[in-house]
Amino acid sequence: MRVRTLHEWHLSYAEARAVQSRLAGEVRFERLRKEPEIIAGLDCAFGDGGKRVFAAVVVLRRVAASTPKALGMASFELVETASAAMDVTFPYIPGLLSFREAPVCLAAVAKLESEPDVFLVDGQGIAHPRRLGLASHLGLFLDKPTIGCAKSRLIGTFDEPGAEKGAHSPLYDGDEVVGAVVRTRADVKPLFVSVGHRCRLEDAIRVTLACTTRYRLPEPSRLAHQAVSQLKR
DNA sequence: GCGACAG
DNA sequence: ATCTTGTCGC
Repeated sequence: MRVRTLHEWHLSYAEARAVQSRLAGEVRFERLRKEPEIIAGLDCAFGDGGKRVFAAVVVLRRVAASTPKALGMASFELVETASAAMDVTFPYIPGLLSFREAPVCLAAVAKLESEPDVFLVDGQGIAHPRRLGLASHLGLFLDKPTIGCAKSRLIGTFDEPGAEKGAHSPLYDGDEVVGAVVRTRADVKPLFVSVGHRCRLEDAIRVTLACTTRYRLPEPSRLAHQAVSQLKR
């Protein structure tokens, strides 16, 4: 898949923050054209004592449930998988995750032959101090719809959503709704979902839940996590 | 100065 | 994120 290059990655922390503020204005909030059929999950992992970064992208196709027990539940078939590895060149700094993980993620996505309708990213979308978390940043480079599905909170306040699967509550940064706290599995810690690029919060929440089966993470994300985990070994 | 802080 | 297997519980 084609990937754009909007700027250099080797920047000072101040320059990195300036780039985020500038690019945040490029994020587009638009209704998803059609229900996503080809969905990708992206995740990173570290190895060699934290000197190497790995990324894996798993592409799935949503298919109609067939078996009786699967009725009404999401079913997927594997389309393809791609991965990449690089030397770590940036430390982990809350708010600057993109400069540490985006390069490898883009390298992995560039190897895809398919063109996913949407990407589920392990990190925040606009639920970020400068409104440009990893999912949003990647969305701009990919020029594709992206959704941020983070396992924990970076910024924002919220009321605990109901304990049932599907329950969700808004994530606020002051008066602004920057995302949603979504219960993807009953009685389990919720996910922090936010718009990455080219979609709306309602789309992000719906797609995330539509891709979730019996686990906390949506299938594309869960499989990408498994794929990248075995890479570092 | 203190506390918070995606992966 | 990472160091790490089995184990308790639904």
